[in-house]
Amino acid sequence: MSQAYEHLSIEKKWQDIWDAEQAFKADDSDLTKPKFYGLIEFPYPSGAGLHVGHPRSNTALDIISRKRRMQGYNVLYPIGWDAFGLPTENYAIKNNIHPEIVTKQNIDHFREQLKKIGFSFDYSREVNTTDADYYKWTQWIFLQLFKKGLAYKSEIAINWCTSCNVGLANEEVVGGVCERCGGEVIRKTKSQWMLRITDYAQKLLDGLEDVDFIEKVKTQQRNWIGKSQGALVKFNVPEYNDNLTVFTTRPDTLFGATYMVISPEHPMIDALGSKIKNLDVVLAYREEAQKKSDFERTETAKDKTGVVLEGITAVNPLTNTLIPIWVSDYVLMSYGTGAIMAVPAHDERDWAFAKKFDLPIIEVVAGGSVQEEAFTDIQSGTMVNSGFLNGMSVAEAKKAIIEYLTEKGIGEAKVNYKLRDWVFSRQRYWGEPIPLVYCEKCGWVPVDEHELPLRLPHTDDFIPTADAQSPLAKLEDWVNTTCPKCGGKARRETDTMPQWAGSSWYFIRYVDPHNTDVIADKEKMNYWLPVDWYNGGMEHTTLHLLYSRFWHRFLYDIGVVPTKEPYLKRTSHGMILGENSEKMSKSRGNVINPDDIVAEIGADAFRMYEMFMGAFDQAIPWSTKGARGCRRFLERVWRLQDIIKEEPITQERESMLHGMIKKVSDDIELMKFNTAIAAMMTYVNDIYRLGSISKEELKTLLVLLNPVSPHITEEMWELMGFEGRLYQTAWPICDETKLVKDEIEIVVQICGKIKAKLMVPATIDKAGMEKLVEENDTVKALVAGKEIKKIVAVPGKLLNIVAI
RNA sequence: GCCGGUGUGUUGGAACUGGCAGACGAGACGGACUCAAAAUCCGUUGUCAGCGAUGGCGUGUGGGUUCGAGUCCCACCACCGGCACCA
Repeated sequence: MSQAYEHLSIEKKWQDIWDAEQAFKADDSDLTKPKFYGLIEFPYPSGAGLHVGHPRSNTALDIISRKRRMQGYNVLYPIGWDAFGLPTENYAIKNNIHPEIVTKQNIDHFREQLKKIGFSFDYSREVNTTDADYYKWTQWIFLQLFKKGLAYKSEIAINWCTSCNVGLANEEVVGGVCERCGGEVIRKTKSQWMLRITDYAQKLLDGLEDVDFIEKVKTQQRNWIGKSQGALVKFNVPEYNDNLTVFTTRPDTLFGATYMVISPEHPMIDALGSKIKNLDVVLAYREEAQKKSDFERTETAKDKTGVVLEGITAVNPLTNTLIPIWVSDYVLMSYGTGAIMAVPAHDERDWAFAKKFDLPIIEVVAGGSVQEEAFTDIQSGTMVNSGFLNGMSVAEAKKAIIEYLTEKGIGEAKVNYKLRDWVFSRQRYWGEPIPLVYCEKCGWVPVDEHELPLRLPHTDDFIPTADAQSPLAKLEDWVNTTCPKCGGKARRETDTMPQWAGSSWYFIRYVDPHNTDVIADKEKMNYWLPVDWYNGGMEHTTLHLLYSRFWHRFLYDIGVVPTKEPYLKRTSHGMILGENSEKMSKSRGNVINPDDIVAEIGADAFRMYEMFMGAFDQAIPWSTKGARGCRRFLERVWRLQDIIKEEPITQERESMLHGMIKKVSDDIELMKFNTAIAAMMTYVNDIYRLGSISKEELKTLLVLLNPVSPHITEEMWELMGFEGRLYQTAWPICDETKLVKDEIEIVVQICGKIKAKLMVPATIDKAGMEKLVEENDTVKALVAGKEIKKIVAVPGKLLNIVAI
């Protein structure tokens, strides 16, 4: 009898051995070997410790990485810490502990937890975004962006979280509230560092064509970038010494433009000043609109408001009629030109506005009934009331009108994106200092690159100032400096970078984490980049994933990295819900702590259950009972030691074994871990039914199971006296010829109903199948006395006889 | 409103290019072992009718295509995720 399966001692033993043997160190010594770079999103080391969600992604890529090593690849599977950020800072403020200390404690805790689960990370390449040796390069990248004009300071209305006291990027505002804390977000005008991600909109869109991302991710990024093709059209406003330019995707409807609308923040209002007869009303409306947060604006989306500019009109350039100009907050200053031409007949918003304020609706595309509702179909309509466009389709009219406008100099084709520039400043302490100084004479001047890293100065006062400035602003000694250009007096930028900075390029640093001269060695980058497989959460699709693609593409453009895209393949895991099918959270009291599970059933069973619980990309409720089922399975595997017997390997056994090899190998590649594990369970069930297993069969099973449950398999490998370490053993290859059987079972149906099952030779063809109707007694009995109308024969599968 | 996804036993979920629905796990029930319990092992477990062999029904709803539909097509319902006054 085998000893009991003691997971605690076994797991500790092998984790120590792997550490001592540096089993999972990526090899930089031979850069010609086939490589595999697997990546998971490096964790934010929060005080709460590891969550059961982390291991889902980690285990999945751990399985793939372990399998790749066994397949002979040089594997890089690294880990690091995304450690700057608000939660740590808030914790530090609350408990009066320096964030540096908190961060170190949390990282140590996380590392210990991860090691206990047995991930095959190359810990020698750990990176930490709060390390000066690391953020030196984060700052360096920022300076390159600055030098190329992609970083600029702007006085803009930003999203301001009233609870974190910090500015937010558009991507960080979710449903009108702060993505991180759920606090109310208002508009606030502040001078902020911005990154011109919009310059990269087209490149980011095009890049999606060349990568293997799950379709969901591509679609979400495309929607977020939001490309739309249209035209700019200039409208003459006699009272204004400038034209009023609009962006429209429907230049074909220009003849139907019966009024214009500008956003409340539009500069034309200030330029016209008292020429607007009801200026006081207009300014009051502007003030009212500015008070609203974005959230309130969208909430009142259906009920349109607005005021007309009295005494001001615009000229429709095609009809030469005078049309009124309105101000309304449904037109956003931040998109297009902040002004639109309103075509109520063919746009739902304009239609609603026209109905409310009783403005004329002129049909220019026939096909609907525009007095009842806006007709927006662009496929079927024909142009009417549109002069030279009459009779054309919408597509033809679009082309013709753009040509006409261009020729006359009153318009041009134009592409617009919904994507906005990235607000890059944070008024907080725990982030990378922005390496710029402000000099009265020279303006914004970058810190000399040799001065990097610009270290975050030590302070115990992390609270933002009363006027919502970073705590760094209080450190006068640090702030006051000299201008690197002219040597005169200068002040440092006191805002810090957002959390997304450090995580936008960490996968590059993993390639060469200890390099002190360059961001990473060229040859190493040529070898390891791009990341072959990146798994992470859907919630990062329009944040981290887009930002890091932007930075990477920029680094490619300036010749720093060798590839346009950072990630070849992107997959995504589903969330793990609480046992009550609700999102896990402290307040709901349904949080499962991985430590408890690992202690009770072991890391091997925990890993297995995380993969077995359901489809990898779907949200699944946790079930501790289900997890215990995986533990039971591992015990059954363990006890296979007791039924080892050397017997001749029958065809049935060979077929079982190779069927499992194929299923497990294929399913892991497709991330169908649940069915891969089920195949191993089925195999073990069959083995117990047969009553014995040979050493060779057990050997193969251990190899296949190793990526999922590495400790128990390595222990059994040693107990069985197999050669070397299991983690260094080659992955088995399915011998397809072993799957072929002499006889196979087919199904006999009468009118689609299953009536019998027959064993037939595996080589049977269609004619042979059809002959069964006359030659096989079972089939003959089924059709006796019936008239056969049709015979459908699928060789090796089924025979369906239509007979009455 | 738009885009994407999902809907299968008591339950988590399987089902390759249309071909045996419910693999594998959980739970439940029955049995063996035990003084007893736990653990383990064996068996049963979609539903209705029948002692039974067997037969009817069954993959959100309603239609359709097909010898054959969970899978394909049309219409609809419910839930989840993303975007949303983007001109």
